Amino acid sequence: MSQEPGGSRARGRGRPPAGVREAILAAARDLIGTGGLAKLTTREVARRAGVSEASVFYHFQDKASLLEHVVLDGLTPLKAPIPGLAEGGGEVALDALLMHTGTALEAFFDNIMPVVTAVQSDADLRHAFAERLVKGDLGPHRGVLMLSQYLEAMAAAGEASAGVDTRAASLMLIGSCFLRSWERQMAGPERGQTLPGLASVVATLVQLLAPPGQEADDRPD
Amino acid sequence: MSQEPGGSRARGRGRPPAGVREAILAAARDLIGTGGLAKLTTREVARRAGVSEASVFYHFQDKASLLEHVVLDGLTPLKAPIPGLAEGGGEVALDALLMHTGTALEAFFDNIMPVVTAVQSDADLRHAFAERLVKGDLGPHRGVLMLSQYLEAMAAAGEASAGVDTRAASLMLIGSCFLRSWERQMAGPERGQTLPGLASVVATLVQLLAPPGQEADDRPD
DNA sequence: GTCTATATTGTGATAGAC
DNA sequence: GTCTATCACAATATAGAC
Repeated sequence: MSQEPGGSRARGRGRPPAGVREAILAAARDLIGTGGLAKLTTREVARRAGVSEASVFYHFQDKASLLEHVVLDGLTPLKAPIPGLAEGGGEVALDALLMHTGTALEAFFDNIMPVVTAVQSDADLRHAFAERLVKGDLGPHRGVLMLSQYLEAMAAAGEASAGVDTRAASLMLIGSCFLRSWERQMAGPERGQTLPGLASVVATLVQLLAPPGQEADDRPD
Repeated sequence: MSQEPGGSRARGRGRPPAGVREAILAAARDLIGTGGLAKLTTREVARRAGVSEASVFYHFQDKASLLEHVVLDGLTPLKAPIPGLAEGGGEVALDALLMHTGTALEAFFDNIMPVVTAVQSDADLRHAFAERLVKGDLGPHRGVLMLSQYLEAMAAAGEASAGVDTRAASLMLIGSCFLRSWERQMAGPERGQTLPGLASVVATLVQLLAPPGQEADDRPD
């Protein structure tokens, strides 16, 4: 295979060729975050990265390729938002689990939201993105599945009510976080949130999921 | 006042000057829906509307103005998704209310999602859009407020549990619908949904909101 | 690998006839 | 009000020196 431009072999002297490629990617991601795809020109990317425009086209085949890398790089994180969530052990309390998950979800959404929304403004890009989403088995349904499996485990362990649709409950949490994150991205950081807080959502979900008779303050008999 | 371009006075013969302006708007909205902002060029808009490019600039000051009109036109609907939701009467069953609301919400989101996402790819446009969102007091918090007020009324009437945070519950329903609609827009109509269905969300919310002892099949005593 | 030109195309926008 | 023709410019992308 041919040597990659930003390969591991360091040059002998002078400032290493270093992260030119990464600087370009960072500049592009930055531009998307602030101005959206409309402001993403190869000129501006080059200027922000401190390189010439030709360098951009040296490191990436074309603008579409650059975009693709930005998008796919910005998509990777969030495999297991909860430490130990993949395992079956139910060591953490229900409300703590939900709060932790919700916080991680919102941070994750805040991270990818600029890229995710930017992708929508180009049909080709959206197709590639959606393709990657299903092939890599990413996408929100993944989170729904993970969280619901964990909730199922807790229900089996008696730490959560067994009669609740855990997939629906997971969707409700994830959807709430997504919408809250979307509102932040939409309104900008200066304007305050107008939606109910994450804590109230979590509390309500706990109410729904709590095992009967464990948390009820007015239990019968 | 000067005569409007697409005024009511019909021309003598041939196809009426008719909705040239509206044809342009429709073409623009259509383009945004399919290809995103990236594919929205004044050329393509003119071609699809069956007019010349100059006509576009006759009816709209510039491209930004055209976009603004498209966006703001595409924002208006959904005042009260539920017939009689603004009133206080609790005539409809809880699950029917939620299902009706959820369906209306998803239809609404499906409608505006293309425009909403397109807006994100241009910073200026996003600012104008956000401004309009807060000034007109639109935005998701509006839906949260309406729905939660209705739920409060039902709780007061004894048709729903009183100990539930109705704003949080509303956010959960709206967030779920929003995310489901987003997934549809993302994946395209050809790919099936991978998220839990609306019905399961509604059923779970009913479980949460149902007044104690009314729907429980294993009630104590 | 990075640069300074430059080629080439597409875009928003205007002028002026009808 | 709508058209044809055209402008000025910005964007992507390439050539060739270093």
